[in-house]
Amino acid sequence: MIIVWMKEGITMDQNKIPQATAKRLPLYYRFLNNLNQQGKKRVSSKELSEAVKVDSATIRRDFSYFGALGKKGYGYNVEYLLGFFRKTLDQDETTEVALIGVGNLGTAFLHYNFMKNNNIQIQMAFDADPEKVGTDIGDVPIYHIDELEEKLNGIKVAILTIPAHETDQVTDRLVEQGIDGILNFTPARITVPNHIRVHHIDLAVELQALVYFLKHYPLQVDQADK
Amino acid sequence: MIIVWMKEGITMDQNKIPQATAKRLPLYYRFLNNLNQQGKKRVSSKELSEAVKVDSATIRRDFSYFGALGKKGYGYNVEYLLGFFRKTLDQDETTEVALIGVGNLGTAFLHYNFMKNNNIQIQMAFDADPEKVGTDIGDVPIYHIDELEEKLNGIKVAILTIPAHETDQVTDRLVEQGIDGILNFTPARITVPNHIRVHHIDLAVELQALVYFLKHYPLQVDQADK
DNA sequence: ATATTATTGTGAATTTAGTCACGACTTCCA
DNA sequence: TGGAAGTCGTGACTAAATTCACAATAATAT
Repeated sequence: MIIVWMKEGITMDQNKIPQATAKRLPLYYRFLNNLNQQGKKRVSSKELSEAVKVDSATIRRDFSYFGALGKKGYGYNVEYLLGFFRKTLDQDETTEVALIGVGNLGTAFLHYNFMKNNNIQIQMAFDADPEKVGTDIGDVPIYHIDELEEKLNGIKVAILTIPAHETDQVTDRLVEQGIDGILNFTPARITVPNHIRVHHIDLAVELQALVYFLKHYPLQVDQADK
Repeated sequence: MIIVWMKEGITMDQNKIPQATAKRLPLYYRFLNNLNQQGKKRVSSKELSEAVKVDSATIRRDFSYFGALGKKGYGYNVEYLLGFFRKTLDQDETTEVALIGVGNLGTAFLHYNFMKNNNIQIQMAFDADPEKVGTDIGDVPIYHIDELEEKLNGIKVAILTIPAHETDQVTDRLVEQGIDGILNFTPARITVPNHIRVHHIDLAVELQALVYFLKHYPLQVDQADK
């Protein structure tokens, strides 16, 4: 029996990049794209800070993990930075994704055209509703959930937008098919083998947390608010 | 001119509770509810850990900010803990919320019955589509967006599920009406006065981040996976 | 009764993230 | 050409969050 231990990132090239930084990269990328499309040639960490609402020192620090990308006294060249991030974020190879559960939330995803600015493509969707099966939404074909094994065809990433009570059963089938990552919008916390990455986005929790913060963590009030 | 400076939480009762802990409270609350409904009388931090996928030491630390809620060698009494969190999370007073933008994502929220387990209620929704205006979804009335000022009636929390290009305009109107908190599902980063709390949930960024992590941060593979 | 096992609560250590503040270098203007 | 203004990159610091690890205690079994 072979025991392999890889603590996160220890073996990888990009391993010095903090997770908090990695999570902000897609955001930077999107805004750089906007700037580029607006024809902007240069941008400072201060400007970018105002746009993405991240402290400018944090932005400079984040960028610095990738080397010296800017010029002192000048800022960053938008096109260069964009090109750099395109490579870093692997924007050149497309990642194929399957969506499970074509309810309202799932449909929202299907209408969201990820390919516009990036390399992620929802390739197929699954649902149990015979009304939906066989149709396309946003050019994505909808198959019956029973065909999951047959159609999935090596897709490594899934978005789960199904009712909570179906979560475990569907998850097990995805695991069986060799899934690598799951974006879980279900209120259930799923159990998967260690090598599979799951990100939970829990809409009810987000809303409750916002309300809790509003009541218990007053924000600063300063001059700018009069 | 009066200048008031309140750094987050410094003035409040609950102020020792770390933000990371506060964000987990709604999650704990939901699972305790589940356990209680299943008739479970006691639970250990280890069991809870497996259910919510949070390290058991973190759970014990989180609970400890509220005092000694458990018993050594025994664990926590589910009913007691639940009652305690009900008070802490203000589950007794209802928070009214408005939803702006009844597209697929907005509709998903309207069907989600927050009242089932907690104290948050979507009171009204707004949209520009005349087909939708005047109807109800999940018992929530939909008004025309032009009636925002007229109908909002002191609601302090809004969920933004509108297209990106309308974001700034709608945000300004909400600010004008005295909103306190916004849950923003728009890819735009909105600008508001300091005293207003905004939480961003950016679906495209979440998906891109997952893909980035999959490629660059391999997870541990251990015995349990064979 | 007593031993064994389970489990908390927390001090201390560690890890991760964020911010300050400034030297170095660039650009731009007069 | 020289000086002022702008901006990066980063060492040092601070803050926040997590994890370790164990004494204290409760429950349970014999």
